[in-house]
Amino acid sequence: MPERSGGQAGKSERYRVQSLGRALDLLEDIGRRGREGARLSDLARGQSLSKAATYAILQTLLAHGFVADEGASINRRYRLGFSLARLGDLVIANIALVDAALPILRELTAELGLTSRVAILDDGYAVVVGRVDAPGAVRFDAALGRRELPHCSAVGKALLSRLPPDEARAILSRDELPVRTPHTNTDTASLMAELALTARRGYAVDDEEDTEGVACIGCCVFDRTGSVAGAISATGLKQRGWAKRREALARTIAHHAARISRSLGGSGPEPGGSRRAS
Amino acid sequence: MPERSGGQAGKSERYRVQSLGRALDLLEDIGRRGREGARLSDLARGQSLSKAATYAILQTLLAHGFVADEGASINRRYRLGFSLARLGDLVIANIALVDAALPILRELTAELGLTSRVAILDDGYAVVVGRVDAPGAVRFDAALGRRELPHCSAVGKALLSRLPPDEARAILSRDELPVRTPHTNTDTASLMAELALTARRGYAVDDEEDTEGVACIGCCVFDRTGSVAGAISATGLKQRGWAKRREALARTIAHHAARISRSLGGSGPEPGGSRRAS
DNA sequence: TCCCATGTTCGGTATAGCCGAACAGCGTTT
DNA sequence: AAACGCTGTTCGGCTATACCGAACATGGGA
Repeated sequence: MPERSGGQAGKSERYRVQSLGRALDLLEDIGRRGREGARLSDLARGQSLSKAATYAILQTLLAHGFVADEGASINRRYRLGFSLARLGDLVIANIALVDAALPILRELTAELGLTSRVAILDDGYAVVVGRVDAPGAVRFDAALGRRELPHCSAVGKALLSRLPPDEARAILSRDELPVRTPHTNTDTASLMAELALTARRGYAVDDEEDTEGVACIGCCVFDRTGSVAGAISATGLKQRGWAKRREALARTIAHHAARISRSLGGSGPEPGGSRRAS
Repeated sequence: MPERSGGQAGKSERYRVQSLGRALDLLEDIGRRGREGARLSDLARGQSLSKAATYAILQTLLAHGFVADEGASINRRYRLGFSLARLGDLVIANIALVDAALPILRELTAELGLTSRVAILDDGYAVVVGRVDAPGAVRFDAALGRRELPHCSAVGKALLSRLPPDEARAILSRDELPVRTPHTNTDTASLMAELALTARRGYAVDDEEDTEGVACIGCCVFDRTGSVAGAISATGLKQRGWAKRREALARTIAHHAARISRSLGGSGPEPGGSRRAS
């Protein structure tokens, strides 16, 4: 087998379980289909696997509740199962920041009418660990566990701005930085300068850099040791008057971020720019 | 989590992928360790697998983000990864009932000071798909995706009460009904009578039947076709005066359940006692 | 009704998953 | 400090097993 389809290049191709990798790719694929679910044949085609192998994998996932089946025997559709919800909830429940942030994010969303989220830094990405949707607004793609790109999201830039500069630079020049919109900035030097500005003024801005027409402002949250515990952000459609409102929005978000920090026992950043132990 | 460790007896032992099953068991085991994480050797021992095999499984899960590792090379600890949070969130996001229920459950919790949840019927179990924790209260085990036993939980009995009697009886006599507390009722005939009472008065009661000292009241939610979309419940410590407050609590919960039903476009139950297509 | 595409079942074979053992680091203990 | 004990990592090798291809079964659509 020369080439995998979903192959993320890891260090050692050896010391892996091939069939497990295939099954996990399959789960991602089923998740991608969403509400409608996926059929066995489609999944087999998508993974370049025989129907029989796909069948065996699905039966195993089924027995463990990682997928659920729906419909009669002939056109059965598979969707993600509740075991994933159970384990995924455990992941989130183990993060103290989430408990502290969600009530305050709810106030923030109510106050501004904007969708808000809280994220932490993991492996150089900003991972969304909590969100509060604005009522009746456009549904932004802020799924839990989603990896926000660090160079074109408000939470990402906020988190990077408190990292030692060499670490931030390493993250920003690690891979090819994807271009999401015409406003996406992929120049490392320019991004480093923006991170310095972000640290100075205390908030980060994503101005249509990830999604056209969508703007974001993010601020860091600090724990009792002054280390960065995570970052919060508010997201909304970029409308006229945005430039004028930006400062006021940033002040409000920073205020609530500070409240979350206090709720964690912290008060503000450590001047040294320390960071969480990874 | 009462039982299960290794093999749940499915229909056809054949047509399964053994190594995948082992990996999924491993995930459950890691989740059971919680915040501290698990070490490779412990996991290998727990699964009766060689270290080498466990290592390969973990490396694969790691590459896909289903587990995360923490710490240096020697005493590395594994915990559940964010891919599970991402996929688990997709499971919940695909359920329309959750969006409708959560804002109203928040009001309910604020009003009563009780933890509230919303559940749906899946394979004869009540699966928790949303929850709102009471502020500062005892943290009840209401993790998302958790399967509540149908015979000793308020949501379970509420959901069963709207099923055709023969289906409810089939569920209640399917397996050995576990005894959770001295108050747990495992007598099918008596439970069937209670379901009839539940349907008549419009709310279900769990009086220390699942956890000692904890009481629960649940009500069904109906969609636009009059079918049962799910059930909500409020949970709290059973204190003196409980018997007196019960009726008032039930009225409040039923009121909010009706609001959720209206938000789904429904107004009330279909007299026939129909149910959702599974 | 036929037909097509789907899900299910079945041997056979080469693969790859598992084991045992040996190696290599770090923490702890005497 | 040095030896120990435990950890995680790497390595051949055997054989279980995961995959394939094909045949069967089953429902939906025209």
